[in-house]
Amino acid sequence: MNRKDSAITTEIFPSDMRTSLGRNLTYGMLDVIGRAIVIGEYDNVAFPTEAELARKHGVSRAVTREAVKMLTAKGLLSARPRQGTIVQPQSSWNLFDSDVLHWLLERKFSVELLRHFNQLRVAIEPEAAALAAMQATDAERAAIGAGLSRMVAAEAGADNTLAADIAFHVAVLEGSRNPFYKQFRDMVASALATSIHFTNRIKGRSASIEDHRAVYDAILRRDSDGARCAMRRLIGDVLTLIGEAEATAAP
Amino acid sequence: MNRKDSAITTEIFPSDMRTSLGRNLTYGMLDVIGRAIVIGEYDNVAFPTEAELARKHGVSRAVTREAVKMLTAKGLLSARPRQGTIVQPQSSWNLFDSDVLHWLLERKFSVELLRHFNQLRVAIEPEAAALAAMQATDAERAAIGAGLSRMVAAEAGADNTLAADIAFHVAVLEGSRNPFYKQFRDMVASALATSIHFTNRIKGRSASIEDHRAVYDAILRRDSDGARCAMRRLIGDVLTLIGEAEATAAP
DNA sequence: GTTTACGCAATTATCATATCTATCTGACTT
DNA sequence: AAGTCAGATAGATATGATAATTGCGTAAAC
Repeated sequence: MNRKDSAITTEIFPSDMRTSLGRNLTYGMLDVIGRAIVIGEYDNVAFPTEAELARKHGVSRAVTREAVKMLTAKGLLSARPRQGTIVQPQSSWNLFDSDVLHWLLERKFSVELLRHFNQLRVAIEPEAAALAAMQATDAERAAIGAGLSRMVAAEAGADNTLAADIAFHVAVLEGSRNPFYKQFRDMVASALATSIHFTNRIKGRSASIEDHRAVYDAILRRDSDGARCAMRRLIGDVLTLIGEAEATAAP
Repeated sequence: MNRKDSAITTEIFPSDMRTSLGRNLTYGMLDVIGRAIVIGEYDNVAFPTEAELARKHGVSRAVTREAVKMLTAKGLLSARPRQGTIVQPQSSWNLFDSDVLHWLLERKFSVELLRHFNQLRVAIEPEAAALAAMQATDAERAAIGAGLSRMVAAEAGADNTLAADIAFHVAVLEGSRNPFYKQFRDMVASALATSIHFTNRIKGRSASIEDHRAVYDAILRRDSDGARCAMRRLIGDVLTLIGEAEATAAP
C-alpha cells in the first residue's frame, strides 16, 4: 500500500495533526492511538492486536509497532506475547510528557484537572522563585523582567496576554538553575493556557500584574522568602477561585 | 541472524539488564543506547545511522528503529531523513521518566544531582503532606502510619531502612490525592536510595524518626500547615547537609 | 556576483512477508 | 491434585525492497 492511501493520512494530515509531533505515519498513529487511550476508548474493551490496529488504520505493522513502542515509553501501554497489548492504569502514565498532557487537556475541560495543575504549581513555582532569587544569573533576571514588561505591554494591547504570562513564569523556572524545575515548562504553559479562559472574567488583569511585579522585585533584591511568598500568593489566588467554582458547581 | 547471536544478547542478557525493562532485544537496545547517550558518549561525535547501530549491536533495523523511537518518546533523540538521528539537548530530556532517571544516577554519583533532587523534594513533599492532611482517606492515612511503623521496625533491625523510608514518603504522596504528585514516586525513591549513603553517617536515624512522626501526627490531626512545616524541616535538613558537603568539597 | 532551480545522494520512513519465541490454555498423564 | 506436554496465539525479530524527505552541491538565470 502506498503511504498516500493510508487511513491515517486522510484521518489527520495535514490539518488536525499536532505540530510538535513529526509529520509521518508513525507520529500520526501515535497521536491517534494516544488520544483514543486517554479519552478512554479502550477502558472496558480489549485493546486491539497489532495486526488489527495496522489493518484498521491502513498502515504496516512496523509503523504500528513503532507507535505502540512510543506509547509504551510514555507509560500508556504494555505488551506481552500471547497476552496482547494492554492499556496501563493512569497511575503509570507519564503525566509530565507533553503529548500525554496535551491529550488529557484535549479530552474535555475539567475543573478538577485544572485544580490538580495548580495544586502542583503552588508547590513548584514559589520554590523556583526562591531559588531564582538566590542563584539566577543577570541574564536570567533580565528574562524575568522582560516577561513582566511583555505583560504590561499586553495590557496595552501590544502583546499577547497569554504568551506574556507564560514567558514570565517560564523565565522564573529557568532562573531556578535546576533542570528538574525547568521540566515544568510545558505543564505551566498548559495550565496557563487552560486557566486563562477561567480566570479572565473574574479578576482584573492589573491586580495580577502587581502580583507579578512583587515576585520580580523580590527576585531582584535577592529576597528568596519574599519571592516565595509573592509567587505563592499569585497562584494561591487562582487556586481559591478554582475551589469556589468547584464548590458552587458540585453542591 | 538468530537472536541468540545478537551482540545485545551477550552484552546485557541476562545479568546486567534492568529488571523494570522487558527482556527482549528492543528493550536491550533501549537500555544500551539510552545509557550511552546519558553518559555522554555521543556528545562530540555524530550519532550513528540506524544501519550502523543495527550492525554494531547485531540486531535488525526494525529493532533498532523501535529502540530509537522509544528514546525519541523520552526526548533523548530526534530523527529526520538525510540529517540522521541526533541527540537532543539535555533540557528536552524527560527527567521524570524512570529510565532516564536511572541512567542519570547510574552515570556517576554527583552531589549536584542529589541537591537538584532534594531542591525539588522540598517543594513537592511538604505540599503533598499538606494536601494529605486535608484530603487523605482513612486507608491512606493508615498507609502513612504503616510506613512510619516500618521505619521503627527497621531501627530494631526488623525491616529494611531504605524500603521503610521510601514507603513512608510514597504513602504521603499517595495521600495527596493528586495524580501529578503521585508521579514523583520514582523520583523520591531514587533520591532516597542515593542519599542514604550520604546521610547515614552524618546523622542518627532516631532523630529522623521523630521528624517523620511529626509529619504523621500533623496529618492525623488534619493540620495541613503543621504537616507542611514538619515535612519541610525533614527535607530541609538533608538539603543543608548537602550544601555543607558542596561547600567543603568545592573550594 | 548573487540568487534561484534542479538533481544527486544519504538517511530515515514504510511496506510485505516469513520465521522465531514466549506464554496461555487445556488435555493428558502421573 | 500436580505436573507435563502440545497446540494456538500474539508479540518479537529478521530481511530485503521501495518510498519519501531533505541537505548540499552544481548549474542555470538574472
